[in-house]
Amino acid sequence: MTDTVSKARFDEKFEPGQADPRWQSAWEKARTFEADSNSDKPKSFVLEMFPYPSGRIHMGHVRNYTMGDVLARYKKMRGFEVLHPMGWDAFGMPAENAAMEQGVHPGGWTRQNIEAMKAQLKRIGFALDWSRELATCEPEYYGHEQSLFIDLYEAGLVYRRQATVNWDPVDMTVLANEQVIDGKGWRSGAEVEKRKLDQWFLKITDFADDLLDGLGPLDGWPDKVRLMQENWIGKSTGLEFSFDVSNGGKLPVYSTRPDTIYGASFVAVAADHPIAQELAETDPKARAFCDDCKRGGTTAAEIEAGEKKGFQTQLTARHPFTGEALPVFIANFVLMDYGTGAVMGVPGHDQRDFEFATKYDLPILRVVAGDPADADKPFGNEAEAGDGVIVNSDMLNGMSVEDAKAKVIGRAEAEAWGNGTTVWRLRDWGVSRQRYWGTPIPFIHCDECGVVPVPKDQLPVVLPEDVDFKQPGNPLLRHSTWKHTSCPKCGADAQRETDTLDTFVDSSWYFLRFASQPSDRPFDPEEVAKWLPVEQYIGGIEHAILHLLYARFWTRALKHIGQIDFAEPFASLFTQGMVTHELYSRRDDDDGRQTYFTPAEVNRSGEAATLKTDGQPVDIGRVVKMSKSKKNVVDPDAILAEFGADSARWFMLSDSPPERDLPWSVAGIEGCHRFVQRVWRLCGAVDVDASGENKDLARKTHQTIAAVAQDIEALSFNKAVARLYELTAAAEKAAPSTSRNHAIVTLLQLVSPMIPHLAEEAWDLLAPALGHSGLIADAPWPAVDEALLVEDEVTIAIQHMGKLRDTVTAPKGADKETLEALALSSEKVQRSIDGKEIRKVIVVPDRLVNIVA
RNA sequence: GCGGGUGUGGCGGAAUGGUAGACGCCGGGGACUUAAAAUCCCCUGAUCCUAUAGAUCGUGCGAGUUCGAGUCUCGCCACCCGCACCA
Repeated sequence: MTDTVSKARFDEKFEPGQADPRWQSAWEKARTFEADSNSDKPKSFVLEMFPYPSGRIHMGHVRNYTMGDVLARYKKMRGFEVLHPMGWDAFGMPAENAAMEQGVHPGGWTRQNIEAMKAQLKRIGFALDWSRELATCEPEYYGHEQSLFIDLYEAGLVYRRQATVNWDPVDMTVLANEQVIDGKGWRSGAEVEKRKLDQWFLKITDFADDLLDGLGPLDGWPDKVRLMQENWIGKSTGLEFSFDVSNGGKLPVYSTRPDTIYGASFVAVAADHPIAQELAETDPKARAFCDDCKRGGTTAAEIEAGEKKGFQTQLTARHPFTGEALPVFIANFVLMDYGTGAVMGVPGHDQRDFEFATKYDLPILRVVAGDPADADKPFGNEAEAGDGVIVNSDMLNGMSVEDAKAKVIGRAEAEAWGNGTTVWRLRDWGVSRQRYWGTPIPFIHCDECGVVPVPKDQLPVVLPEDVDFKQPGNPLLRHSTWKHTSCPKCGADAQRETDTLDTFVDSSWYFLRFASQPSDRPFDPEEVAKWLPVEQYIGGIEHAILHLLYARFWTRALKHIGQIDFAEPFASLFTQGMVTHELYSRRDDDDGRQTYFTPAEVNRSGEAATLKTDGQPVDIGRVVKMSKSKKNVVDPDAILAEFGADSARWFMLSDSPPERDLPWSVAGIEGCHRFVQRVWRLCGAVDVDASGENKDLARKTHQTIAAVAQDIEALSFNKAVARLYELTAAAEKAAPSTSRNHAIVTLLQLVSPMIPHLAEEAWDLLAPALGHSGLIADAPWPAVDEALLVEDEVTIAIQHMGKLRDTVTAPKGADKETLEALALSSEKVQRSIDGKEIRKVIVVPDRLVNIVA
């Protein structure tokens, strides 16, 4: 190093407190990360799921955005024009909760949070294009959403119908599922009722087939997510037919297992099925049962996990084949929303039916067996839902499940008492929310004209600012003037819709708005065509179904009405794991309750942990997802202040594979900080006077360039990190040479997407000595010398009966005979063979020799 | 309950069916120092052992396929995520 000033700087510690803001403002000033729509480079749209502005960035965000950031910076180095934007999923319940609890306005609270979180994100040095920032709670965003909603309405994809909500009779308000705890309202503690309201729906079921078919080609998505969506859409083919009921009526049922029709021993209908409702009017007991079913939450999990209960009516249904009279029940586990709201109960081959039949002592018949000889085999403790051969079923005996299904459907159709039909588990998307802090649904209710869309030139329908949350219920509903308006059609007095849209609507098109933000329309189709689809989308696995399915639907719906020309918004998807931390707690002696402590309140050393305030031990619990309620959270700001952005970023990428959980630890971040300083010191070892080459180090350097590129493209950051540690160690150990200088500056380029502040600082200091200029963020990815990737020698494992006995080195590409001879000449191997007859020798070139003896 | 996933040293993890434990953390030993911090070097799966050598066991549990299984197949167990008004 000829420049002694720079050399001296590397002898001092790297100071993130000074370097981080310096380079952050350098990037901002140079507009380094602003995407240029007019660029002729190939484009790359890297997107992480935008955050809800809860107030503070948490470690999960840091992890999510660091991954996207590394990819975005890497893509830029590889010559792509990168779009990497950020916005705010800014509508939602927490703002209303804050309003109720702290008396602040949801808007003020949200906007303040956005400012605070934006500042936090900037301190981490993310390569974001802030010029495209958006917040869904601003009329400049949701006004366009209203316009799109009206477009979908006019295309016939929006409709209204009655649907059930959780109603809190004390707070007089609709509750979200998470606000219902053990069937009671979270604030009032009152028993929650199911109540029907007129609500808005989107016809996602129109696209069920297309959403399903679209999954196949989405090979950039994890198989598990595609499978989850497939199961969620839940296409099934089965038989719909009607039972003749003893009261002279018909009862349509749907079954996915018509092959088991001979095993039917009862029929069950949902509590809100017309038959049940009719009965409830005359029979007080039936009514009591139906009312009982209305209590408790509306979630599928509660209904299906709960006890199977039924009420036996006096009705019977005639079996279409045997003519037997089957009892008709009202049952709490039958869903009105699926199929016809009525099922034939086959206890032997459906677990829910099995539990129900056991409870009500109904016959459990075997109609499927593993083997025809097992036709009379008794059942164990559960139903047998698997494959097998049909038994005890007259004309179906001996058939496979598949064939029997076809035969029953064929016969039903031929005899005209039933039809083979396709049924979907997917239901239409209910988007009505009886809340203030959301996008107002842009419709007007007129006594004369009915439901009328707000004319587009009157959009946006803006939320009123003057609302209070002192009373329960929807502030829009009781606002003195807001909802009163006139009908756009006839001019008569009319009322605004007071429901707002589900926030999943906001997140179903924000990626389009990032491409361009015209004020007169939701997006510019040309810009959207240029940037979309998103090359890489990154977010939590918890969004595997709802958000991702809704966004896929919305994109299809916009294509359907001709506004865009593609159906899939996200070419590749990556679902990252959570950030976890161990729990610190004490059990309270008096009431046995657990009191939790934050990691900041605890001194952690070795196996023990003590509370800072009293020095007494606390219990160390399991490692679980960071959550406010368990207090096992670490504040990113505190970490940035102590270690700087680069150490935090490096930690997020190290060790744990990105799709798995990442356990936070102080020791871990300290280790990362040491590495950052190590790279800094190593940069001081650049010596422009050095001469001579080091082939091993040069090979290692080029192998690392290739491997790290591969790892980043696969988002295997932990593997890239391991490679970079190896190159660092190799460069440290090597004597000065031109190869070493090259190794160090290459290392700097390779780590620059991960620890960009240090990389810029060192790059800048090395500039006079090495002759480069500009920002490292603008520098290209180093070139690989392919010739240097190949090793001359390889280590061959020698096994006897599959067990390792020795290793030898051999020239790469040695032939089988050479390797076999080499293996047999090994003393250790001979000792192991011990004179036994060699029956076979397996040789895997450049790998191993296995002697079977 | 249904659907999806995960399981490898003290810890996080690596490993196209081919040398299990790369890399990092923790821990132990040493160097440097008046001392400490920082830094550097060495060791670090378990058991046995005649101990620089060698042997056996070992990837949640139980079977199986294979010359060879962390990896493939079947059956279990534990934990995590989602279940339509949390985002």
